[in-house]
Amino acid sequence: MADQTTEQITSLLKAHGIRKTQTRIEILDLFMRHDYALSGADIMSKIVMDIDRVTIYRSLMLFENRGILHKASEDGQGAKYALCRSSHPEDGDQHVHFTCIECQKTFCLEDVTVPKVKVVQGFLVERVDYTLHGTCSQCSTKSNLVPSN
Amino acid sequence: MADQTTEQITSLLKAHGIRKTQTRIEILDLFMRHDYALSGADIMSKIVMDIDRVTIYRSLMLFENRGILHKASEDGQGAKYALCRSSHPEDGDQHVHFTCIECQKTFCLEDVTVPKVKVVQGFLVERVDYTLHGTCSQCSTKSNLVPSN
DNA sequence: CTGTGTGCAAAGGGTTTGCAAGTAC
DNA sequence: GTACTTGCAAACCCTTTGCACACAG
Repeated sequence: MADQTTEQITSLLKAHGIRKTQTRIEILDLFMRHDYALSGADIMSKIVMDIDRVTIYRSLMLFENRGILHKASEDGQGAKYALCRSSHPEDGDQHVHFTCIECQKTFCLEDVTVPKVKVVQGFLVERVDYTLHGTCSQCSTKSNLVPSN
Repeated sequence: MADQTTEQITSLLKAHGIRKTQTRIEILDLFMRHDYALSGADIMSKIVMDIDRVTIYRSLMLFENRGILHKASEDGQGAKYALCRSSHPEDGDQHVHFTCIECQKTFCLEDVTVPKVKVVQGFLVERVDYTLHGTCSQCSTKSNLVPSN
């Protein structure tokens, strides 16, 4: 990976008070090189370095707790995480997610803010999940060109 | 259970072209007697009759496919289902869900319609999930009375 | 050196599959 | 009678825990 990326990750870890290890650098590098959310299984299959499953899950948990990653989706096949890119982490990355029913990828729609609903009497809202399900731009283009696909 | 309920379930099954069995009646009865979503595990623990886990999961899948139930939440602890009460089932029960972070129950806010967001260029939306996380009215009341709880 | 991080083995929880026996209609 | 249902055993997947060894700061 580019030296610049390594430096970026290094400062990211330092900023969040996390020790720098090769494992963590590799995992974060993977997230920076993808524009969609990754699950533990995704990381295992994509990562070059040989990292134990358990270590991956522990890293994901750590990154989530420290605000480096957030859960982008949590369907039956497992949780998928994405980088927190928001400049307002205290908002809890309240953007909309999109999960493609074809390629199964989940994307963060950073520019689309979750619309609020009127709070129900007596219910205290702390967090909102808004996920769109449909066909992503890449898959919808493909299916236009190849109808049988 | 009340005869009236049994009749109601019987016609529900018939309307959806599903064979009437004691198992299915018991499961649907359970859903009708609860105002929050139930998981496979919830059903196993609440049901009186001795039903195999596998049968429960198969029933849930069947009911979902036929539009009698819908997935109300799908966190790491498993999928929770709720009755489709919408008079417009073709809308896919596009109401907001609320999951309590204290009692873990998920409620369907039938009256709260999911607000739309502007569709992203090239992305085709088929379905929307909107889930609020917070404290339900019952739990928020309790914690007011018993601070240490 | 000391607190963390990692790998390995194992366990845990939810869900699905295959197959043979039982049942609704 | 025939197609659909159910139970049982087993398998799958994702995730977590316990523990001993290795390593960052």
